[in-house]
Amino acid sequence: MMNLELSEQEVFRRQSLEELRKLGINPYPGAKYEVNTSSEEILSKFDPEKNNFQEVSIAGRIMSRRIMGSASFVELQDDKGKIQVYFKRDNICPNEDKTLYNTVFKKLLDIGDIIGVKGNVFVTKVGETSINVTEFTVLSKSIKPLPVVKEKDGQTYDAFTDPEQRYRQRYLDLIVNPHVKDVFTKRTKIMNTMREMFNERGYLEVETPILQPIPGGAAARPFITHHNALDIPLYLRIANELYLKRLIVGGFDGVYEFSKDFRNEGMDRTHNPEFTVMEIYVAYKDYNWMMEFTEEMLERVAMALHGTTKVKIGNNEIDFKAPYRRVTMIDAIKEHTGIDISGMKEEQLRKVCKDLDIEIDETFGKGKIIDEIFGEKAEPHMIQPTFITDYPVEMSPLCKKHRDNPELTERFELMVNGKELCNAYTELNDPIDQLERFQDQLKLSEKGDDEAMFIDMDFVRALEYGMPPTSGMGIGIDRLTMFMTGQESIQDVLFFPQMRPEKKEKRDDASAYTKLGIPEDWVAVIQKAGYLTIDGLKDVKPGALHQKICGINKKNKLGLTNPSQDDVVSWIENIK
RNA sequence: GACUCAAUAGCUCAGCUGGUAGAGCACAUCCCUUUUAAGGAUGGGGUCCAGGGUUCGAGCCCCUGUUGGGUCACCA
Repeated sequence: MMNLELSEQEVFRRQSLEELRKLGINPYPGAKYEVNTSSEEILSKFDPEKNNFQEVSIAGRIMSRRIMGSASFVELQDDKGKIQVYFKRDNICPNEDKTLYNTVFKKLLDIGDIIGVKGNVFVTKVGETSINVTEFTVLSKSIKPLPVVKEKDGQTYDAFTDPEQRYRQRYLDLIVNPHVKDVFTKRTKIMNTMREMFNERGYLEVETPILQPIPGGAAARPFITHHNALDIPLYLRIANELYLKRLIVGGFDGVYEFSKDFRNEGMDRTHNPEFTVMEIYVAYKDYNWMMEFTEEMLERVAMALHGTTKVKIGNNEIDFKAPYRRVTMIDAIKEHTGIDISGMKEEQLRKVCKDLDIEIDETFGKGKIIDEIFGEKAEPHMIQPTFITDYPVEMSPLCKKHRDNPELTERFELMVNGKELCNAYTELNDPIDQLERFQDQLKLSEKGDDEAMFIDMDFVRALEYGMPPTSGMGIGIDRLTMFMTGQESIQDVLFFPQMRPEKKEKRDDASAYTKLGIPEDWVAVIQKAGYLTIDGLKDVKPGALHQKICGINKKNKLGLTNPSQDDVVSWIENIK
């Protein structure tokens, strides 16, 4: 029986599937298919003079078809791009039997199917490099129609643009929107370039726990889960800082990790609950060294990606060429507000906020207030890469105090296009200071700051054994990818951004219907009529239901024997 | 979380003051020894997001909800 849930096109495709099988063609063959080149290689290297590529074999997805009698053109898309493929009836079927062309190719194949073709490369009358097919193989039949995107000379018509569908069904997005693939290959290239640089210097790539008993290293709300065997709560990591520094204590001179971190906070176009961060720690260095290291790293990434240090983000052209401007936080605030906050007490700072019309909260400590002023007044102006240095001590509990001013810390953030990209410290390695800073965090927490850090006593203990002077840096990979590829939304640099689950409609099993005396064949019809549950059927007028389902039977040519009106009355009676 | 916009055919979208649901592509059938968004002709395809309300009558107006987008808040 016809499946009433399927669209007409899906039904046709399932029929084609059966037809293929009847002709002895397996629509999902198991054998490997040998490929000896790619669309990209053919298009870039084919030369009619040389007459090369005369025995090619490639595989890919059919993206469009133009069938004209005994000759047809197909666009085949492989991993690297698209190439036109020419099917000529008498080449495919040199003998009397024309089934392979007339039936298999013309009728049973569709846009979206994956096939392999063998043939020779030539240039058509219109000048397009194409493959003249002598043999083709069905590799996978597609039974759901793809969104059809047409393009001509780089212009796209009827693009597949609905963000919801693009993110939920990323595979479709990747198939029909080629530029999407590009963003993700660049993302990988960014990480590979960084890895290369770190490995060249002998730093070790490591892995640290994602499930942590104490979520440390950052101020953020964690996800919480539970371990059954230990019967303890575990947190998904919000940062890997404290574990990596333990490894420096343990004697590694340089360690780094590309890690997924998780924060149970809001979602928007720059925040996803899970995101990727790279953190690196190098012994015997300070934050001045780390600034140079960061400059070199970003310059190298930009060059690897674009062959230049200049990158366009929105309307701004950002130049990642080193060196970057360095401004202390106090100077940055002075620069953009005219107010010198150095040495101010909390009360004075609160007044500054009032004067500048910056909203702050009772629970805010001094550090957080300064951060608010900076974030509100200075940060948005930092378009070209700028190191903001020397943050107030209250907002950097893991960072060493500034060598010249104990109110400040040796910390920098790199701002790009008005956003924070990197965060780095001369790491705090004084265990007694570290414990005091944790205790200050606890006070903030008691004051109502729900992002204040937890105390990790084992980390303090590690420091007590002695950690070499160390500098550490963290960089958001998603954000970096956004900058480097010109994407404005984090969802465009994550393959599978977090989405609310699709709502599934509740529907009763067929058995629930048959219990009422409804023949099994009619269950699908009743559900098609909109009554997915028995409960929904309870108050239906039998006459209306009878008419509706007989109508569906007729319209879809199901060939079922219609029930009598009395039958329908009894079904509904039976519910009660 | 607040405000706001959107949801109509497989896809992209139209739909007038509220009066029988449309186009292009895709799909099907037929014709065609044929080339670039695209050969021609004909045809099928709809729970207008869901549920209520107003109305003689709702894709359209009102309310509630769902999902998504945008802006803002929150997010070192």
